[in-house]
Amino acid sequence: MTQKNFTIGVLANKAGVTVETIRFYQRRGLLAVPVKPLKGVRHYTKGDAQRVRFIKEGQKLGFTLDEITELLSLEEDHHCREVKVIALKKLGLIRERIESLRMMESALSNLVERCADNRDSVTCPIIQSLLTGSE
Amino acid sequence: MTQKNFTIGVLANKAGVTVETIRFYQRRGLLAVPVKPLKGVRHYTKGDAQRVRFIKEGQKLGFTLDEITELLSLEEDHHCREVKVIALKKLGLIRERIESLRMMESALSNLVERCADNRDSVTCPIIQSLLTGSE
DNA sequence: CTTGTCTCCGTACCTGGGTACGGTGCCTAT
DNA sequence: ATAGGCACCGTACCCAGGTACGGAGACAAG
Repeated sequence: MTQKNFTIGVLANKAGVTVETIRFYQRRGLLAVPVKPLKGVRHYTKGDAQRVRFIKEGQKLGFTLDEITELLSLEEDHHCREVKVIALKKLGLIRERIESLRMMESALSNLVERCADNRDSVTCPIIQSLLTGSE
Repeated sequence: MTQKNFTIGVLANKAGVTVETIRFYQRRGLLAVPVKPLKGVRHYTKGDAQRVRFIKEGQKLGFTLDEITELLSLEEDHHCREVKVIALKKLGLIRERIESLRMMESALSNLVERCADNRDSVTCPIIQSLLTGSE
């Protein structure tokens, strides 16, 4: 019952990506390349469209394409445990990134505030901080 | 008084980067290439070391190399106002990145929690979410 | 004087996630 | 039957911030 319904362009459109992106996913092994009839073009199914959506949703959650490949391999059957392991690892990374960005945010906003105070502007606090490495 | 004291290897060491990185900065125009004596090797000064530290500190604050180039050009004299403009723009970007990561964090940690509940593990909530695009 | 460790220099390669290009083949409508 | 618009395919290129490589010259120690 794998009815082959639409062309690559339509698939791309349905999934909100470009044809080039579809082809890129195929090269990456994220998406199967359907058999091409000797005369004519390849046809794609709803399953393919769902798979592309899966990829895009995964990206929204912060997964890389490599991780999504792994998740896709766990899609069938209920490998909930393995999926959770990947998700937790990613969650850790995301939290680290947030922490590191928050440090930047705090350091930089401090400096900017001191810039504002610095009406005489003899020396710029930001430049000073970069020169001396001190906050 | 521009005493030329050390070699590129020592400079790299002092700054905590590799020789290749120093050369990369030179190609990028972030760092001047000292004159090479006809016989012998180039020599670097404390000023160069400070400049590399400037670059590294800038990166810690989230600036790109292009932005650091700009900041370096404002280093002399007190262009505090211009520096502040760059810093504020960067601050905005950092805050956006934090916000986007926090959305990921919240979505993903929700899913992971639901994974934990899902003792029967008929269907994995994370996979379900990726398949349907719903939280 | 040789050996080993630098330096110098150009160039290629890496990661991630695509985007762009250019030639050809196929399908459809007029 | 011919023109336009897709599909197909390989390949190159983009961004950032480096890393790696390889041949040749310099220099210090033994």
